[in-house]
Amino acid sequence: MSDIRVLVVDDDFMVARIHAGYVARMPGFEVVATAHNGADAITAVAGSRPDLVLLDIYLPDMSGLEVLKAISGVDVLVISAARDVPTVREAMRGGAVNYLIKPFAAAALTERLQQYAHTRRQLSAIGPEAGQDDVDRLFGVTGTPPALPKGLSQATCALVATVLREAGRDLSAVETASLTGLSRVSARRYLEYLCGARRAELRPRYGTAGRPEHRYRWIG
Amino acid sequence: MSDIRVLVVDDDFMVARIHAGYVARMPGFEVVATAHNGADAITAVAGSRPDLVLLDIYLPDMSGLEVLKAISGVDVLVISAARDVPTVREAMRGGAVNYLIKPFAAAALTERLQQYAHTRRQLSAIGPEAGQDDVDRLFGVTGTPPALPKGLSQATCALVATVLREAGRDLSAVETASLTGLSRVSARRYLEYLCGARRAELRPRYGTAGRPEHRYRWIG
DNA sequence: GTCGTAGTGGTCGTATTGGTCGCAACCGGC
DNA sequence: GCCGGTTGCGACCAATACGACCACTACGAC
Repeated sequence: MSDIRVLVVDDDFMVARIHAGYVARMPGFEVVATAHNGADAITAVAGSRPDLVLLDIYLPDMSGLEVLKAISGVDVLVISAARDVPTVREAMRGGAVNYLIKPFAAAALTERLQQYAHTRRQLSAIGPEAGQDDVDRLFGVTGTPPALPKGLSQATCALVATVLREAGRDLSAVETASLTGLSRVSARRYLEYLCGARRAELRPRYGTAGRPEHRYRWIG
Repeated sequence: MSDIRVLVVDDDFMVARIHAGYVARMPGFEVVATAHNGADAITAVAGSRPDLVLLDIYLPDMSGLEVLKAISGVDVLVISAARDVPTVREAMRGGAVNYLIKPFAAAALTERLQQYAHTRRQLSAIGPEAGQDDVDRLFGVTGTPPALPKGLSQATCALVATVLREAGRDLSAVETASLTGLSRVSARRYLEYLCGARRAELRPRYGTAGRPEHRYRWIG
């Protein structure tokens, strides 16, 4: 896959240079332009066709929020010292993929860029038609009990949950497999899901030579 | 707090009515208008000043995505049979708070509306200035665990960190091993990682016969 | 000052499990 | 009746902790 093309926008020449340096050092990313005001940013978006824009809010000629509304077809990561709630909210509404408050650690930017790259890979892996579960993943469903991922069935899930609850103790993947009649792989998948849904917890057991054993316990 | 004002947009009169019915039955929500094409939707946004728009993509006069770009100052929840990836992506970029694929269960809409109400309460509870952690919550940071080096597991890392924090004093590698139940080698690896991540500090202790002892202290 | 000793830091090989990929069987829709 | 999608499984690959060994550093005895 080709590199992710990035446009860096910051009124401070030095800051823009630093941000560009961070991005350039990230494998898989490439800085295609920098801009120091809103008008140049909009021109650069049209000219360089970046995939992602690192956008400052405080610009000499216009607000970064206006730039955000003016451009389309690109993703935007806001990087700004502006931390008032209305600005953050407007950035969200404008479709910013993330928002980083200055000053920030280099690792924070790195992390968000990696997250962006990951989301991008997810997008390209979906296929022609998205399902509701794909969409939910993209929009980051939080708090809501995640719908069963593809490949998991309601009945089997209930079976695994029942066995784990009735056991009254923690079970390993192989034990669960034996008790339910499923294969180890399937049992593990469902146990993993129950963990993600906060209906079970995972605690590794050490002491044996070899890789630690994952033991699952029901926590309804 | 006053109700959340909702504008329902769908070209199909009956569908709009059904959606409006769902919303009206939700406590804390209020339908202030309905629209059946893009132009009416834009007018209604200006006239009724809703907080949230339930927006269809397929409209007779223009695409819902165009409507999304044309309106501002309101949140948008896309409800559409359109499930191709570019459309979903463009909706994300346009700042849609969520995306529901038709047909959907009534519970799915209810869930998303509740999630929206929850996010809204979070927003108003933040105060005048947002911190990075507030922003992360809003953007649904799933907390990408800062990629541990190969050979280290998330669960074990959490275990070691917890033991070290709860100890309230500095611990040696052997003490940590005994308290966590893992071997000295593994304990030391995780302690070393925590030091590198600035979550613990290392101070050698002398006075004992034998090689000086490395003592680790939690510095969250 | 030198050497012995003690006790831990660090590395390497190994064991045993976790996790992934592709396939087969089944099911519902056109 | 065919076909795309879903669900579970077998087999492989990789991960992760342990045991054993060597190395290193301070203290104490002479």
